[in-house]
Formats: sequence, C-alpha cells, structure tokens
Amino acid sequence: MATIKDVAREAGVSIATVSRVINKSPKAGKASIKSVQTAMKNLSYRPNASARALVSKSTNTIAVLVSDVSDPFFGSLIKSVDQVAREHNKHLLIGNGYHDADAERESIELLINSGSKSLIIHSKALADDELIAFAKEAPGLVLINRYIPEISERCIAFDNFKGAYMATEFLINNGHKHIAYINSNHNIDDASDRKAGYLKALQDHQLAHPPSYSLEVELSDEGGRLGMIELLSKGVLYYRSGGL
Amino acid sequence: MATIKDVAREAGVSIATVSRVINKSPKAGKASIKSVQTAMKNLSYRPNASARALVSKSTNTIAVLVSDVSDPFFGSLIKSVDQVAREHNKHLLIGNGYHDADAERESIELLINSGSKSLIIHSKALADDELIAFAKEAPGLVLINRYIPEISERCIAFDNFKGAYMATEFLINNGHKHIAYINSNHNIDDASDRKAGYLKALQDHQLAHPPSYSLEVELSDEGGRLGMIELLSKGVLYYRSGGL
DNA sequence: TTGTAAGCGTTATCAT
DNA sequence: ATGATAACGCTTACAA
Repeated sequence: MATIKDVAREAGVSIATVSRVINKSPKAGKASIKSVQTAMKNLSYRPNASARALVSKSTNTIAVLVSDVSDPFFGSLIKSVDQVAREHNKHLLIGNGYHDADAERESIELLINSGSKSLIIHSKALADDELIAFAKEAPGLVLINRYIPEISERCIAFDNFKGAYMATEFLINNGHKHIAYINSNHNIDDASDRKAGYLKALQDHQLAHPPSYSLEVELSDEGGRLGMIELLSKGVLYYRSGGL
Repeated sequence: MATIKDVAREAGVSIATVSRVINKSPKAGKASIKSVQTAMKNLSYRPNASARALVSKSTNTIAVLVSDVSDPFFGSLIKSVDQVAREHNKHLLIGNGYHDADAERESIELLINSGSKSLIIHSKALADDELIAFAKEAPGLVLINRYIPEISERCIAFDNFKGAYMATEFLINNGHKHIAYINSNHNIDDASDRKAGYLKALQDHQLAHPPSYSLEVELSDEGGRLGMIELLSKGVLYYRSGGL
C-alpha cells in the first residue's frame, strides 16, 4: 500500500505538497499538481483513513444504531441515512441493538469508540439516564424515534399521542361513535402514548370506551389480523359499508 | 476525551504500561493493572480506534457491500454477518451498491480506503475484471453470491445451474412432463444459470421445452403472481390436484 | 516488570 | 509555492 511518502518521492516533491494537492489546497503549484496526480495514479495511492482521522480528530463515518437491520423498517431508515451520507462522502457504521439493553449499550460504546462524531441512535431498551449520559459525552449524537425532555433538542420523534388523537378525532368527525383500538403489546412509549391519545380523543368527545374496545396484539401483520378477527367475531364491532 | 497519556499520569505509570494492561499483555504488574484500571474508569477513557488502526494497520471493522439495505434479503444477510462480527467485537461498515456499477465501485473504494481489511462484497453490476482487481488489492475481500473462476477461492455462491437442475429433475422424477419456468427478468448470471439448469434437465430427460413454457417477469411477489396467471390463463399449464 | 523512544500516515504550522 | 517538522494517540522493540 503506497503512502504519501511514496507519492512524494515518485513525484519529486515533499509530502507537504502532496498533502496539498490531495486536499485541493489553493496554494499548490500547477506543475506539482500534475506530477503528484500522475504519481498517485501510478502507485494507485489511497489516503489512509486512520491517519487522517487521527490528526483531524474525526472519521468520515456516521454511526447508526438500529434494533434489527433485517427489519425492513430499519432497512429503510438506514437506506435514507445512507443516501444523504453518500452525498457527503461518508459511510455508515452500523450497530444492532437486538431490542436488548445490554446489546444497545455495548453497540453505542463500540460506535463511539470507533471515532464517529455523528451518531444516529434508535434505542428503546436503554433508560433515559443512560442515553442522556451518552448524549452528553457525544455532542453529535441524536436520538431517533424517542423523546427525552432533558435532551429534547437531540430528539427526533413522532408525537404519538397527537397522532393517535388526530386519527381518532378524524373518525369521530366522520360520525363514528364506536371506535376500537388495536395496539402493539410492545411495552414501549409509542404504544402507551398512542393509546393515551386515542382515549383522550374519545373522552374529549364524550364517547364511551369500554375495555372491550381495545386490545393488544403481537406487533406483526398476523397480530393485527388476529386482532381484527377477535373484534369482529366477538361482535364488538361490525363492518359498515361505504365511505368512512 | 482522555488519552492514554492522561491515564498514565493518573495511574502514575508510563503509557507503555497502560498500553499493556489495555491489551492484556502478560507482562503487566498486578499493582499496575489495578491502578491503571481505576484510572481508566475515573477518566472514562476510550482507546482511540484511529490511532490503534494506524499503528496496527487494521481496523476492527468488517465492510459489507450490499445492493440495497432496505431489501429484507440483504437485511438478513447483514444481520447474519453482524452476529458473527459481534462475537469478535467488530463493527460493520455498510455500503450500498444500489444495483449500479458506478455506485458499487465507489462504495468498494470507500470501504477499502476506510481501512477495513475484511470485505464482504455483493456485487452484480461490476464486471469480473474490476472485481478481480479489487480482490487482488484486498486480500481479505470475499465475493458473496457471485462466482468468478479466476478467484474462485474468494467466492461464496450458490450453484444456480445445479439447483435449478435438481428442482426440475425432482419434478420429472415425480412424473411431470410439462414443466414451466418463471424466471426473473434481471439480467444477471443467477437468472441465466438457473434457466440453463432447467433446460438441461429437460433435455437430459428428453422432455420438450417449447418457448411458451418459460417466461420472464419482474422480480417481485407481484411479478411471480402475474407469471402464474399468464401461464394458467394461456392454457399452457393446468392445475393437477393432489401431491406432486 | 517497567520505561524510553521510534514509528504508523496524515495534516498543519512555520520558515523559506 | 514549497519544504521541514511537530503533533495526533497508540503499539512495540529495546533497554534497564
């Protein structure tokens, strides 16, 4: 693997000059640029990322922690991140949290250790405290899909309460009086916040919400299907044809 | 960010000693180990991965290039890689090829530049020559789902021809005489190899294979569904009830 | 067992 | 415009 030194020798200039043309410094002689460039080609030179990171105190990677790469939800998330990362010539360092606190913690540490200054973290298993501590340690860390008041400016999340409230109110405004709610049985804020939004909307409109109107199911297509079947077969709800 | 130097000062030893306990070198004094460890805790020291990589000439990352992270197929692939990577305390550096030759090339270069010595590459768009060149440059590069004779020991791939041959022969052995083939319209080896295997099996068993028996469809659930509909509605094939 | 010091490949400061 | 050179944080002979 050719180093900057090799290129300098091959091009007959100093390494400082080589560094200048690599980094497109304005103070590089036209002649030098030329010879350095051909030298780089000849030796198929690649700047050493580690050395660069060491001196510049920042890698060109963006760390992303998700719960499970094989879940299409996270796949899409990663892909979106990658698309903007690519525009800035950065790679992604991926960590898997496996929906487990220990694994999440370990992954975040690994990601921080590896020198990424930008971290996009999707963590549901870790406690607020730990995440706050990490956020304090890493100024470029951002939480996605999670809201922690103490570090709100680092959080990007849905307003689940409001979303569920709006959806419920939308149905109410369309004349519905019996609205059921199928929720995920995941014990995370998303689930409880949405449920709360649903209940609040019903309450604000003086609609009843007997327990039989809501149930919790496995978070999957199949879970939702079974939930619907349960609601319909129990006679709690019934189809209403035409429009909303 | 505390450095090894800070730890050394705090622990009252030399940086060499600190380095030794970090790397669990056998020649580290019991007392030193103790004081260094508490010093590390106090300063919440994290070894600088770049510096380490620079001197040891190898990062602790495994690079993976896939066509599209948001595709569950690749998601599972990445997850599997991650699981063994995690056992070795390594992260994944992910590249997206986007089914495009330029993007694939660019990604591989980025991954190599970033210092990963282990590369798992899934490339369908790049030509053999380019991949061979990359393989030569990076001794730790491995091709997945692709077979290139010149670097066969670096390839991990299905024998698509044989697989299709076996599947076809299986049907033949079960008494079938009219066997259709719905293929992907992706212009990649996988598709043509499988098709060839299918044809060879028919030929070896002296079965007819009129053009109407095979067609190419979009690579998706819907594509396959439409393919079946076409075959059935054209009367090329028909259902046969019971067993194989 | 421990410390000193050279060196890894770059960048950036300072002269020239 | 160009070249020495220190520095980045760490590992590893080599000495002691």
